[in-house]
Amino acid sequence: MTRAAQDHAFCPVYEAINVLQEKWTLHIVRTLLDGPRGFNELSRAVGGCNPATLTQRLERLEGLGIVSKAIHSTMPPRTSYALTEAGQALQQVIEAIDTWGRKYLPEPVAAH
Amino acid sequence: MTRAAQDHAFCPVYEAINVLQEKWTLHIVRTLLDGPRGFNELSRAVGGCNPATLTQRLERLEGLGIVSKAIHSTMPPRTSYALTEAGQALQQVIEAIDTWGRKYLPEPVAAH
DNA sequence: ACATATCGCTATAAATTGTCAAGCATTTCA
DNA sequence: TGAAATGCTTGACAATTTATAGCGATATGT
Repeated sequence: MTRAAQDHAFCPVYEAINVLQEKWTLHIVRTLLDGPRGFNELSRAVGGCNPATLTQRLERLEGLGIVSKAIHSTMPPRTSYALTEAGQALQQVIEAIDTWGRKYLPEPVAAH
Repeated sequence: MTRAAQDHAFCPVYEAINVLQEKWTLHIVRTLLDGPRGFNELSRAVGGCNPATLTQRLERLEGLGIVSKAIHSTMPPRTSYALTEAGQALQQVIEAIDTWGRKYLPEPVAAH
C-alpha cells in the first residue's frame, strides 16, 4: 500500500476510485448490467480484455462483493458471473459516465 | 488502438470509461473540483502520483478539454490547472462514485 | 468414429504503463 | 549563505497488461 493510500485509507471515495480505475473494471460491470455472463461470453462482450486480466479482475470484484460467481457444472465447465446488489448499484455510476460521455465526448475526431 | 477500441469506436460511453479508467485521472479531477491547483500542490493533494505520470495525465486531460492550464509566470514557474466545463461536469460522476463508495465500501477491513 | 470447436481458465514472455530519484533554473524565507 | 519551494524533464527500473499458446473435458458436425 502506497503512502497515498494510507493517507486516504479512511476515505471510501478514494478507495472506490481506486477500484473503478483498474483497467477493464468498469467495462466488466457495464457488461454485467445487461445480465449474467459466462467467462468467455463476458470476455467477448467486454471486448479486448485477455483472460489473465479478466480472471484477476473478476477475483477482485468477487472479493469486494461486487460480482458473484456461480459454478453450474464442474465438468463441462459452466460458470456465470453476475452483479451483486453492490454491483447493481454501480449502474448509477455507469449512467453518470454515460451521460457525461455523450455530452462531452461526442466526436472521436476520426483517428488520423 | 486495440481491436476492442475499434469495435466500440463509435461509442462515447466506452471511450469515457477508457479515459476515466486511467490511473490517477479520477483522483485528479476530484481534487480539481475543489478549485484550481498548481502542479506540486495538485500532486500533494492527489497523494502519491509522481510528476511523470501527473504531467502525462494533465496533458491528456487538457487534450480532451477536461482541464485547462494557465501559466502565470514563466521564470519563477507558476502554473495552475483548472477544470473546464466538461471537467466540472464530471462532478456528477464523482458524486455517483462517492455515494456508491460510502454505501458499499464502508470497512477497509483493516489491512492485515 | 473422429476432427474440431467450445468451455473456463492458466502459463510464459513480451510489450505497455507507471514509478522512483535526481536534477534544473529561479525565487523566497531564514 | 543556504535550505526549501516552484514546475516540470529525464532515464532507469518495476509493476501491470498483453499476446499467444495450451490444458482437460465435453458437445457438435461429418
